[in-house]
Amino acid sequence: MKKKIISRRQEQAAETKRKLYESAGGLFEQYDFDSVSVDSIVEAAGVSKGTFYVHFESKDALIASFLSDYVSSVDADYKAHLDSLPAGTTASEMLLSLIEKISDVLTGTIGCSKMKIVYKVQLTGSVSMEAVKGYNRELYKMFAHVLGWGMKQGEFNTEFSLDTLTKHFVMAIRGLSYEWCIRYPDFDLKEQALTHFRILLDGIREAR
Amino acid sequence: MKKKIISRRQEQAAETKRKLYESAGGLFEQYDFDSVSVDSIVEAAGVSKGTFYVHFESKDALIASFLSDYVSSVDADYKAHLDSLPAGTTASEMLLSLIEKISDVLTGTIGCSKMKIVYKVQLTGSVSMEAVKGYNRELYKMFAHVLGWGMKQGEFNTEFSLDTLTKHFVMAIRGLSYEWCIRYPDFDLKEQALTHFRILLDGIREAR
Amino acid sequence: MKKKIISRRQEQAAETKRKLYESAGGLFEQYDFDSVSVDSIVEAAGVSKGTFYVHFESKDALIASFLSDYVSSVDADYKAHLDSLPAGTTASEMLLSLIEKISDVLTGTIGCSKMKIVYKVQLTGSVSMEAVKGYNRELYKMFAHVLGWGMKQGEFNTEFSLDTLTKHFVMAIRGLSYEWCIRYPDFDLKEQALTHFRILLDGIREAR
Amino acid sequence: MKKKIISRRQEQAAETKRKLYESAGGLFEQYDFDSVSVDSIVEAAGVSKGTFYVHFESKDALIASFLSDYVSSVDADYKAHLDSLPAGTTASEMLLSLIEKISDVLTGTIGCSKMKIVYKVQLTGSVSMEAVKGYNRELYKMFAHVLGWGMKQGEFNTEFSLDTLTKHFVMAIRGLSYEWCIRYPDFDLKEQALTHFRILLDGIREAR
DNA sequence: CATGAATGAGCCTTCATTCAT
DNA sequence: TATGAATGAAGGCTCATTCAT
Repeated sequence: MKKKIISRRQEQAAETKRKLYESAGGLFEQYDFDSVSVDSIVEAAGVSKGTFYVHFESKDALIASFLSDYVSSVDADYKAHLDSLPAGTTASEMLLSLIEKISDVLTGTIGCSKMKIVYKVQLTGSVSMEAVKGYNRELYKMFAHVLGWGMKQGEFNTEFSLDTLTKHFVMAIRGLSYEWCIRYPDFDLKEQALTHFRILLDGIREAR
Repeated sequence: MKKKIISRRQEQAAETKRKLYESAGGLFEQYDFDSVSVDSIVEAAGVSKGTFYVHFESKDALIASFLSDYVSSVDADYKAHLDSLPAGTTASEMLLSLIEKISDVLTGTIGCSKMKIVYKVQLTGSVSMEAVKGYNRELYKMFAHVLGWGMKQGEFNTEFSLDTLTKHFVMAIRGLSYEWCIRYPDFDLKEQALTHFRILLDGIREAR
Repeated sequence: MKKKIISRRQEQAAETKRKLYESAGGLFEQYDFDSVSVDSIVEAAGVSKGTFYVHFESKDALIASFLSDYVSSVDADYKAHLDSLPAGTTASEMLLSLIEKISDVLTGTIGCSKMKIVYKVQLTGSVSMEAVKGYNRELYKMFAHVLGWGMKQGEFNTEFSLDTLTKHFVMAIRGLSYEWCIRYPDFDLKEQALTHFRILLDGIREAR
Repeated sequence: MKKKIISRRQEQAAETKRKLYESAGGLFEQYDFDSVSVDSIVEAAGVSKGTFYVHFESKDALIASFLSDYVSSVDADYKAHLDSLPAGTTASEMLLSLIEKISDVLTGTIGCSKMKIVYKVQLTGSVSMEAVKGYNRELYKMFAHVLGWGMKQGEFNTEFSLDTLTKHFVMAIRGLSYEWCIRYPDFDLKEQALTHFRILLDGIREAR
């Protein structure tokens, strides 16, 4: 019986933490990190200010947790897309399809403002962003996998190593989405990204 | 005689403004805009708070002025370098040399932190940054000039228009330097940039 | 038990708010609104600056609340006095007694400086002062009641309407207390007010 | 020759002082004293900030000088009006005519906002306002003169002394114009003032 | 006389964080 | 766990005044 009470309390606590987390997420969609105050978060969550500090060590800790989760879910989405492509798809086609998918997710689901947050936090460095920029991020693995497969197939032929290529391709995506952020809404991410990657792929494709 | 007196006072005033300007610059190198308070600027400059508002309408006005000036001087530097290249240099060589120069300037003169400022302000949008991202920026003209010349010479052959290529090449630089910013100091900008542009150039070069 | 704890905390909070409120009142007695800073209020109250903003939305909000409360309490006081007069009192006597009471309250309870605040805020208009000058203020109703009764009794006989008389009598009080404010302490409000109203009443009394 | 130069400088100095004075006056018409900064005054006058302190000891000194001058000119205007009334005018008629004149001047020439300034400064007490409220102000003398003459003529008959009556009549004007200030523009000063003084005069007029 | 750069105390407000309950 | 009152440093900015020129 005592256990039950405790576990019910734990449930409630988790629920409270979830509410805070989601309220924060909602606000982060609209405003940048500095502009979202702890006050506004707790008000949106309908809890008191003290409660916030019961569940999160600090505002920055919440932000870090928030962003890491985000990246994971997004990468899972990308991976599912890649896995769904039919057999017989060439490496180039896979990459372009992935680019298209990424563009769609960035444009449609995540949105420009959220991405701005990510880029800004990376620049500020106030919060660890390994989940986003770390080379062990799932996104790198996906690119490495497809590029490596394309090289083995003889579809790609280049003087550069697989590791080098992977890093540069992900960097190119980053460059494109950064450009999209600062030019929004006067920048068609998908169109520009496809063009950009066609240039890159032209550079590594085996001469016909 | 009266003129001399006036000009000496004006000199002093200009000196004060310069001190504020440079102190701000120094702080902006280390911290982001929001974190640099007017208080810290005036302390670093060794003047009173009121003096700040004698010389600058607001903190934002200082920032805008600061960044615009910066871009202009940097572009002039790039242009001088380009003009100094010997006759007989191919378009590819010119571009790679320009990339090298840009990398050197970013790494040596500007520094990572200052670049972070630029990228962040662009994301925040609180201050007009047309001087940096506007397509009429001198940097775009330089790239367009060299690329156009390469195309006329038959050195480059591609399905894409000059305008398209120019925009994508500058975008690639932005992507690279952004990457450098967030990976600093674990990222050799020059090496990575040269590699990246070799890939890009391979994509547009006339088949041998 | 939980209720008790909560109520003790709430009591403490109310106490703090009261302290702020009263400290502000004390300062407003001596200096004008603009001159009383939030800093001085919190210092007088012995709390921190942040605490002020826990209890009041802004400085202006405090002022408005302060003045409205004041008028209500004062009018209730006047009304109680009027109701306490013995039956058989003539309308003229009632009015003079009310004047006397008002003079006593202004002189003894409210004080010159607080009244200065009221007059000044009305002039500045930064805060709504309908509670003070609105014709639906209780004070007007009291005068209208007594004057109307006097007219019905045949004690007063005048070419002017009840509404006109009421407004002018209240205006006369305002004029007197304004004079008192600016001449303080060289102005005996009660004496002057009684004299003034005797003149006014002579003007509307039925010729004997 | 030297004298001439000096006198020309003095002229220039007087001119500068006048410019400051008038610029301040223009601003005081629109905004209240606290809101008019020395900066705005010197800008309007087209001189430097330092120059202000050459001609005025402080901002408050300017205000005091400004208001005193104003009162004098206004009182001269009233006196001229009184002197222009035809022989055979009764004391009551003279007073009502003076009231009418005063109302016209306040409404048309001075304006509500300027009067607000006067009332506020008196309440604040930061600047000596003897010129306005002092019993030796010309306005008191005018009223005393007419009332005294009316009493001598037997037109007025009252238990109160001339001095008492004078003070109360001026006080009534003050009350009326204060009311006008705070109710502006929903208050017809002239109409209300005439009504008010008819009541007062009814109170002291000899029973017919 | 005139200048205007420099001053610095003061203004109102925000906000992440702490802690007694 | 949850509360919310209390904190106080920090924020950007204003402004009357001084003083060297």
